[in-house]
Amino acid sequence: MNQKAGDKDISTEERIMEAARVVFTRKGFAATRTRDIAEEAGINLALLNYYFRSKEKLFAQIMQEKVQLMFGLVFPIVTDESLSIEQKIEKIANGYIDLLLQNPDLPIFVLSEVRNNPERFAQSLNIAEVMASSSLVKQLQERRPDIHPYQLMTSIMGMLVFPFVSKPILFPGNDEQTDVMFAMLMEERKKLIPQWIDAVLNC
Amino acid sequence: MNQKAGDKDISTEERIMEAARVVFTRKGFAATRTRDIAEEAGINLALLNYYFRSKEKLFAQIMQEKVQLMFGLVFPIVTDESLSIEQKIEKIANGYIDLLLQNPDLPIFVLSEVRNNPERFAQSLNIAEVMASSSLVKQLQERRPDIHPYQLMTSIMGMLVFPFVSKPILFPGNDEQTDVMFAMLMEERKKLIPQWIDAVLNC
DNA sequence: AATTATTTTAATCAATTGATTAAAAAACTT
DNA sequence: AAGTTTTTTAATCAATTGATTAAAATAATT
Repeated sequence: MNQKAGDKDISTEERIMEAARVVFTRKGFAATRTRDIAEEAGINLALLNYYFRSKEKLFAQIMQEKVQLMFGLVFPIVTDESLSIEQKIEKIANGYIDLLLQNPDLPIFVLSEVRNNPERFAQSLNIAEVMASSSLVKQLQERRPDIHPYQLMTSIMGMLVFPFVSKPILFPGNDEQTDVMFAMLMEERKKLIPQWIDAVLNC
Repeated sequence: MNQKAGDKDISTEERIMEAARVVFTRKGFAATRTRDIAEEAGINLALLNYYFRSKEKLFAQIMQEKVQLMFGLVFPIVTDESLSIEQKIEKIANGYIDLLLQNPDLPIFVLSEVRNNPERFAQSLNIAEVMASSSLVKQLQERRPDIHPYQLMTSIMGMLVFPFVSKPILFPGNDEQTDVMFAMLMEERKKLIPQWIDAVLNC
């Protein structure tokens, strides 16, 4: 064993990672100072560079995790040939809302960091291609050839993501009550979005 | 007259403002250096502080403009008692998509800056209140009392905004062709969103 | 217990960055 | 034209920030 410092038996490296997750996702890369992370982790600043070499390298790891978290959910669902369109949408809505309730500032973080550094993620994320050959697109093509898959997908994703990215504006409170109210609306939304997309697909 | 420097007859102050608009909206407050703005404006760095006192003060002006741009459009429409729900939604969709086509990174900018500094905009933007007493909410209450106004509004706004915030990911190209394709999809979307919301309201 | 390797710390560096200052340049007033 | 005010510039400051270093503390190995 190799347990010297601090509380618990989590490694120093993992404490830094966890602190970096918190600070980076809350403030973004540019506004985050390595000293913020060190303080949040309760470690000496030099340790951060000892374990991760640089702010950029540490950020790259966190970013990879977050991108995976953000997009890892949809791919298996849209490519699952055993599910109907309706089933896919229901699974995406449920999975995404649960995910976002636990990681409210995940979308704003990922979207704004990608915008700030588009070339960095240009090749790694060609979602468009994966999407184009997915089972969902084939099913939609058969059922509603007049609807462009992009229009449907961005509508579903927009309906899912927007309440979370706009929460600081539309739900400015930080108290317990505000969060409970918000969570209830999101639970209702799990059912609402599949219903509404059904209405769209049958109109 | 007072025209000394540079090209055209726009004032130095306005050149700095315009440069600040460009750089702040593209990179966000934290990642923007005052030297970036000075260079973009083609002026000496000291001039920025001469005219605007500080980076924060300059940013506050730009931010106010952008918030106004982002939300100024919806209020007159949702409170207009002479319009039906359908007409309101059509106006919002048309107006917003045109606005966002001309200001693609407006939403990510506003949303991420508000998140980075929520307390700053807490009181100035209580959209929830204005919304609650709007004509749109009354009409919805009458027509579909089972639909919570928040659910409908976030869905519409999400469908409008998401293509733009996700453009760096879903439309990674920066070439002319990519932008034309994107613009065409957005033009189609102007009609699509009202149709789809109609389907929802009648389901 | 002595030695070696690993982890942690305090101190510091060099570069960046927002801001200021004093002087020069330009515009305006008389 | 002379004097005054406004605008612009070059140089510089002080604080911040990412990163390094050398030494200390701890853990592992023999």
